[in-house]
Amino acid sequence: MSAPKTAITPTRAEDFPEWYQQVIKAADLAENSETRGCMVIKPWGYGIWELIQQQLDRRFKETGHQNAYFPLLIPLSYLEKEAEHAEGFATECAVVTHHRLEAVKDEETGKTKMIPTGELAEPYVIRPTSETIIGAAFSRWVQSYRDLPLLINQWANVMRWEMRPRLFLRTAEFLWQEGHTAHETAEEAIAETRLMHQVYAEFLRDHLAIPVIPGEKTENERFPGADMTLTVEAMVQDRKAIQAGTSHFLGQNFSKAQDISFTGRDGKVEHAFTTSWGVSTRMIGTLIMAHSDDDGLVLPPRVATQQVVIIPVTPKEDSKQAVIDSCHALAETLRGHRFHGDPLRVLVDDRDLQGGVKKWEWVKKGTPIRIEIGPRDVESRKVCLNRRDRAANEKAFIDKEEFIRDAADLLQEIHDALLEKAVAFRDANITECGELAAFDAHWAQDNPGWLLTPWAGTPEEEDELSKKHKITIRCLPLDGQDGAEAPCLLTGKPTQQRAIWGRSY
RNA sequence: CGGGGUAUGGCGCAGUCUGGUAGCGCGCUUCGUUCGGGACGAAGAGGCCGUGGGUUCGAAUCCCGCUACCCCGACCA
Repeated sequence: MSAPKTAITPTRAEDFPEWYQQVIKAADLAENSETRGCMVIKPWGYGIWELIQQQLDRRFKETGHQNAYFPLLIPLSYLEKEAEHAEGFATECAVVTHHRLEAVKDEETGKTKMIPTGELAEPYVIRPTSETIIGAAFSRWVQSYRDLPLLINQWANVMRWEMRPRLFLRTAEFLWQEGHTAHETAEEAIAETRLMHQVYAEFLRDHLAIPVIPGEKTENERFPGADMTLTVEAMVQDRKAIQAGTSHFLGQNFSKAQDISFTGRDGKVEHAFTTSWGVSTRMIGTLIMAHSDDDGLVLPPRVATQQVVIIPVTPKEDSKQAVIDSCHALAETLRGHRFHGDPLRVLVDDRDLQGGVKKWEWVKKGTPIRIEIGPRDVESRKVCLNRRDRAANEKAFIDKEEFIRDAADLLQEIHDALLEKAVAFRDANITECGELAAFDAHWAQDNPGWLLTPWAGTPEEEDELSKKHKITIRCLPLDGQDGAEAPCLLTGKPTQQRAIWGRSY
């Protein structure tokens, strides 16, 4: 049987959503579980999350935040405190109503059934987000302006009973981090909101090689209960948008609802200004769709569980051990080198499998660098180098010492190449548009890119356009809100404001 | 929550209309050949056919209930 032209079928061009699923399967990242809408994240996928966690967490600490942990279950009454917020999440809450099970034996079948008993006086909601329960803690912790700012982050799982789950992009349970902060003044809280927004944009660019458009959400698209929502919007290869991270300025909405108050410098009692910000395992879905190709996953080096995989080529029994020893020696040497402060992650795949099988497995798993070493290479002190950002059959024989010296630079080169490619793709697919006719026509295409338009419409007018074309304003990009006045796409009113429209996940 | 579909060895499916107690491909195990490479041959392991009930001498197959999952919409990180 001849091998298929591409490791993944269908290709991106043939059927993008199905390709996405197949990439996940081929790379062994995750699978659907028996539990509705929930996924099992397998080691190769969870490894990406662990690296994202480590690297983001470092940035959070550097910017003055501390980690803490709050309960999974939120008293129902907490969610009722902020009306807009409650309404926003009402339709997707899982509710815990009982606290014990009773074993009941069926006389006929002899089987034991577990019946929920012990109904709770007040049900709990499994957190869809933790503003309310963290706010309750903040109200106890904050007494004086001296207690501020309070800068807390939580790594946790949350649950939103989504109707249409998709691995990583939208699952009923997902992993994320949620930052929650309280400040003395609106200015400080807004500065915090902007700072974390920037941290996200930089993280996506410098760690995941994903360029984003930072911007603000319109009122329609804001987080329930927020005064301002900032977003980083990424474009993936079918030209859809993904909100890769958000940062919210909550004003005093939550502090008033939950009485997060303090005595100020002037002796007066005031309500704090709060923020919240988060990124989730959705970022892994974004990463997959941003970089992967028809041969499978392509991992940005900084979040690759293994950055270099060394495959011994052992055609002859008598030289086999020498080749394997040489591979392990190389791995050990490489581990002594660093990439962005961390030791290189190197694996020798000495499993007793055919070489071709191994090669394709690592291609599909997206390892940035594959090294093959055979008896001839051991003798000539060379290695066969394969880069995941290049064609699967493109190989280069280079001097081993040279490779050792340059390995970290090579990883950076791969990162830069991925980023550059993603930037070029994004820029080629954002079009400026000032004419309503052209705007309307644009969305009739397959996989339309984004449109950048002058915009001064009302929320209702925005809603109308959104529904008509199944699009949303992804953001009002931070860059370009102070440009020349131009007539609004819809109303013709002169405006400096620009909006980016697109289809989204 | 509305519309549709599916449930059979680890995975993907056939068999269901026309009842007779399971079959194919991939994967897995072993042996052999091959191999700077996603190869091939042979042998083998693995399923009371989602679940509860009914009809029948006999049910994966027919009837009724339940559950789960998938797809298409409306809702969303």
